[in-house]
Formats: sequence, structure tokens, C-alpha cells
Amino acid sequence: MKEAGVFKKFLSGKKLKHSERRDWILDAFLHIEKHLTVEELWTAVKRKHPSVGFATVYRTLKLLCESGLCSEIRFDDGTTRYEHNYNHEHHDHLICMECGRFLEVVDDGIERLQERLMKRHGFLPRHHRMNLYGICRECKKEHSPVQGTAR
Amino acid sequence: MKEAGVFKKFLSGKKLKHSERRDWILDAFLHIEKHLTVEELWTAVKRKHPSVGFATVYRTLKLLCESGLCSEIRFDDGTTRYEHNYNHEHHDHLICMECGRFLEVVDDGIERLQERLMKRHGFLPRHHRMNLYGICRECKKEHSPVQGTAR
DNA sequence: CTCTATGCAAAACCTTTGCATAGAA
DNA sequence: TTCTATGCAAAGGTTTTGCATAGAG
Repeated sequence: MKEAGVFKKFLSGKKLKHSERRDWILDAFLHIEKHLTVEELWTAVKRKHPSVGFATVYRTLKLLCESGLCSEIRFDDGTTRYEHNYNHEHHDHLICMECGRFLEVVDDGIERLQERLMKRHGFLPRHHRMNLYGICRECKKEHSPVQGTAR
Repeated sequence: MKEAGVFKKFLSGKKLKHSERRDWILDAFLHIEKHLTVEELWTAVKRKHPSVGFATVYRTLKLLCESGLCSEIRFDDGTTRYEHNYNHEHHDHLICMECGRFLEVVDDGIERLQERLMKRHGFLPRHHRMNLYGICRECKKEHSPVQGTAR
């Protein structure tokens, strides 16, 4: 099923109503392949549909999260962002502390060990969040000029 | 070196001043072995020293983080908490989604794979944050009554 | 003395809510 | 018609700041 279908089904299941604006917002959300802040999504939606209000975007994002299409991530710098969550496999993040660029990755070995770790402590695993912080290749270059060849 | 020493050194290094209040706050912080909110720390400090203001606790916590004694954690529910970071080995969290209880754990296997994963992608590893969410042993019991023996 | 630390209150943020009206079923 | 959805503005909650004064060096 496509995302729009998932959302519609979710709405009718909760006896909520489908609306044009909700479509617009979902659309904008789906067409931006990055981790969005509410602000960013609002700006994107307004480009095409200037009348949409801030609160509506907020409210719709909450619904999208409930419907499973989207999930909220709290980064260490305090920002809250939203990411696609449907037809996207679970993944973790490698985040550059200099430039903010990030990669989405999955490491099966780690996933397996995480599951084992939880079970060993009597937990029923639900989900997890793993953010690895470091300096990316590009930023490393900028900070460590080539050694041994003073110029 | 003891924590108080680390903090003093950090302060003088930044040409900041040592003060009685900062000692009180550091003390309260060190004596509570849990993940504190600013509010909780403030309450604890005020028990002994009622004159201390909220803003001072906030400001001091920021300094403690900079000095490396403490670090900020953003949980998935949006709360911000602070944890001891000195003479505490790095650790990850197993968090119960029902009751909020958590365990601090380290899994060497996971740590190794994390490091490898970062390097494989050209990152210089700095630190990471891994929170595993699930249902703890106690909460599991409450939700799944013993099977087969109706009472 | 000089410069930082502090309490207090106000400001700045970010997110949620209330309400009157528009819109969906 | 009878709901819910929405824009707007106001309210909440949390964190930060400005300012006058106390305190450290």
C-alpha cells in the first residue's frame, strides 16, 4: 500500500477525517528525503499552499507518527526532527559533529547483539535509537593538513 | 583527581571564578546517582541551601558539561536529563517504556562493532548514544498473566 | 578595585490548546 | 446536519538573558 493509503486507513480507523491539507502536508513530507524539523516542513508546505497554518503542520505530524509513517528523533543538540518511517528499513545514524551531515546505516551484527543484550536483562525489545557521533571524512581533511610537507 | 579538582581546574582555565554555590551544586549533583533533570537538581540543592536560584543551577550544569563531569541526555519522551560522566565508564541505556526504569549497560561486542562501523564510513569516532527501548521483566509480568491457570 | 557570579524577573523558544469558523461525511 | 479540521492567537513549559547587586580574586 502507498503512504497515502496507509494514512487514509489510519484516519478512518480513528474516525478522523481526510482533508486536502493533510494530503498536502503528507505530500511535502514524503518528497523531502531528509530529517525535517517542523519549521522546515511548514516552510515547504507553504511554498505551494501559503494558507496552511503552523499548528496544522504540528498536528498532522503527530498523526503521521501515530500512523507509523513518520517518527520523531531527538538529537543531542536539542533539535527535534522527523523522519520517514515507512518503506524505510530501521536504521541508525552516523552524525558528523562538525558539519552536521549524517548517514543512515544498519549493521546486522550490532542489531543482533542489541537484541541479545536486551533479552539477557529480561527486556522485551521494542525499538532502539543509536546515534554515533564523530568527524566525517571531509571535515577530517580540513582539520589535519597533510603531514610532513610543510608549505 | 577528584571531581571538585577537575571543576576548579576547568574554571581557572577559563578564567572563571570558583564560588561556594558552584561547590554546593556540584556536591548535590555528585551525591545523587541517577539521571537528573535540572528541576530535580535544583530541588536537591535547595534543601540544604534555599537561597540558590534556578538560573544558577542551569548555568552551573552547562559548565559541568563543558568540564566533562556531566553530560546531557535527551530522551525520546523529550525530557532532558544529566548524568555523571567522570569516573563513570561510558555506558548505554536499556529503558522500560512502561515504568521508565532503566539500566546502564556496556556490551564490549557492540562497542567494537560501532567503532568498526564508523571507521568503515570514514568517520573519526568521538562518542555515541545508544538507547534500547523495551518492556522490563516486571512490567512484562503485569501484562501477561500466567497462562493456562485461570483463577 | 575589577571582573565574574547570582537572584530575580523578563524574554525567547518551542509546542500545545481554545475558540470561532470552514469544511468533510 | 453533525462532526472534525483549521487558522489564529493565546497559553504552557522549558531554557536563556539582562540587569542590578553581591562576591571572588
